[in-house]
Amino acid sequence: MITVELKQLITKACEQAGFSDVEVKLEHPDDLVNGDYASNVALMLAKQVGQAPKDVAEKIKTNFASNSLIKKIEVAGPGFLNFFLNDRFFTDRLKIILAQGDSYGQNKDVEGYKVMVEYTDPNPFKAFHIGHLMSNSIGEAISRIAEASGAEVKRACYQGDVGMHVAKALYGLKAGQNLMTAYAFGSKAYDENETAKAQIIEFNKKIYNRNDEEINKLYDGGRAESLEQFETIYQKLGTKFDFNFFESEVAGFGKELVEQNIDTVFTNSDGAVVYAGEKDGLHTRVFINSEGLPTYEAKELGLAKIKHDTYPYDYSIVVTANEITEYFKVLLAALKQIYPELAGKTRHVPHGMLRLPTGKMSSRTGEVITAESLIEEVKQKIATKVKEAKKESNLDDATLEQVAIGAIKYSILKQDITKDIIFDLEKSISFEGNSGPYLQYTYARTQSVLAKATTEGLMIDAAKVEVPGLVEKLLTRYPEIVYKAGENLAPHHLTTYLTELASAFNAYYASHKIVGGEAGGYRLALSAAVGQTLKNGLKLLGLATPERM
RNA sequence: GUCUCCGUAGUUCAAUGGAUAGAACAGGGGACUUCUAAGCCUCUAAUAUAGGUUCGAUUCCUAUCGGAGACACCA
Repeated sequence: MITVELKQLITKACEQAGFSDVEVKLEHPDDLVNGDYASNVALMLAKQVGQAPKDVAEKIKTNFASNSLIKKIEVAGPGFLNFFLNDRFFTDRLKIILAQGDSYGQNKDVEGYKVMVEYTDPNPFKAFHIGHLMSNSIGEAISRIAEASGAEVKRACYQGDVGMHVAKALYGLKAGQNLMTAYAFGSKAYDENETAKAQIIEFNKKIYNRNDEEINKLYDGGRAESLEQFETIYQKLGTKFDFNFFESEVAGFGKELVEQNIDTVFTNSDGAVVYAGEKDGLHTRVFINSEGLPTYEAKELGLAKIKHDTYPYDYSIVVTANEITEYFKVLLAALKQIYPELAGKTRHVPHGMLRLPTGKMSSRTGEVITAESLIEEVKQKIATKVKEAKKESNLDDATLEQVAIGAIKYSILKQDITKDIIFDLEKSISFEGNSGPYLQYTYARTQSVLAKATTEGLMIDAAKVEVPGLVEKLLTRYPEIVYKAGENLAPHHLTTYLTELASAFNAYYASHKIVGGEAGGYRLALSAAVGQTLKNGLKLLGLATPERM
C-alpha cells in the first residue's frame, strides 16, 4: 500500500535528519490544497528534541530522498509535512483497479486466520424482527470485511430453541394461536395467570426432557416452521450460514461443564449455581437455575467449546446487541477459568439497540416490527416514489427488493455500530442523499455510461490523461478504507467513504461529458474504475448492485 | 443506588489528539434543448455545562446535567 511506502520514506528522512524512534502517522488533509497525505511527525518530535516544529519539519523535508512518487513536499500550518503525489500515481491506479477488478481493495491483514462470526441469532417460535435485521446486517458486513482481509470466515447462527420463551410459545400454540402470536399470548398468560404460569414452567421441563408426546409434536412442528421462515429471510438478505447451533444441542454439555467446576469456578447459592463475578469487578449471574436447568450462561459456555470442536477458530467473534455486554463479560470471566485459550480467542462485538420512538421493542407484548413487513413497506415506498418521479418504471420486483434492502442495510451500517438507532420508518430509511439507493444509483449510472460507449474503448493513453481530481484521489484510498474498516470492525468507514466517492463522481458526471470527445477513453476508464470500486465496497457491506434502476 | 455506553446544525449521522468541525434530510436560492433528475450547484445552521492535561481537545481525565443498558434464577 502507498501509505506503507510513504511511511518508510518519512522514517528514513527523519533518521537522515538525526531524529530516531519516530512513529509516523499519516492522514488525508480535509482539503486537497494541503496535499494528498500529511504527517504530523514534526509536531510530535518538536518537544522531544527541543526545537520549533517548523524547523524540524524543514529538516525532515531537506533530507527526503528524491523519488518518482512525490511531486512536492510543503511545510504548512503549525508544522505539518504535506505530501503531493505525482499525477501519474493516480492515473496509473486506474489501470490497477481495472486489472484487479473484483479483488481491488483486498488485503492480507489476517491472512490464513480462521474466524468464526456469530450473528443474527433469532429465536425459533419468536418473530424475526428489525433488531435481528440489525445484527444480521452488521455481522454479515463484518464477515465480508474479514474475508477481504484474508481470513477464512465461517458464519454461525446460534438459536434459542429451548427455554422459557419456547414454553410460553407452546402454551400459546396449544391454545390455538399461530406462530406469529403464540409467544405474546403465552407471555401474557404467564404474567397474569398463576395456573398458566405453573403450566408453562412444566412445559419448559417437558421440552428439555422430551417426555410428552403432545408437547414434542407441537414443538417439532413449530421449530421446523420457524427455521424455514428464517431461511427465506436469509436468502433475501444475502446471508448463508455455515453452521447453525441450537441451545438444545449445547445445553447438556454446558450444564456438565458448570457441574464439573462447582466449588472451583462456580458456587451454590439459594438452590442455583452461580458465578460470583464480584471478584472480577462484575456481578453474579446464574448458570444453573434452581429448577436444575441451564440458563443462557451455561449454554453459551458449552457453545464456546462446541464451536471450537466444529471449526478450530483462531478468532471467535460474537455480534450481539449491547444489552448483553455486561453479561458477556461474566461469561468470559467464567470461560477464562475453564478454557483460557478459548476465552482469549473470543471477542464480543456489541452493537447498539434498535429502538422504536415509543421505546424498546418487545416481542413479549407483540410490539415488534418484523423484518418481512419492513422490507415490504420499504418496497412500497420506493415503488410509489419511482412512479412519481419517472413516467414509466422499468423496475422489476427483484430490483425493487434489492434497492429496498439496500436502503435498510445502509441505514443500519452508515453509523458507528455501537450507537443505538431510534427507528422511525419515515425518517430512518432514506432513498436519496446519504443512502443505499444513492450508491446503487451511482453504480447503475456508471454501467449505463459504459454501455453507451459502443465504439470507444477504455483508454488511459498518456497523451489524453486528465489532471487527476477528487474522483481519482478518492479511488486510490479505497484499500486503506477496507483496511481501516477491518482493523476496527467498523463497517461505517466504508459507507462514509463510498458516499464520498459517489458524490465526487456525480459532481464530475454533471460537469463532464463522458462518452465521446477528446478524453472519452480516459473518462470511460474513470467511470469503470468508480463502478468497480462502488461494486466492491457495496459487496462488502452486503448491498446488491443492480445494473439498472 | 452501583457499573457500562452515549450527548455534535431544527432532524439523522461523520470527523486514527491536528489545519476553516464534514455530509444528508428539512428550509431558502439556482442551473440544464447534454451520456439515468433516486442526480448537480449554492445559502442558512452544531461540539450539553464547568474545570483540567496538551504546542493543539468533538476526541483524553474529573465533576455536573441529560439519555440508554445491565445489576440472580429471561435471552
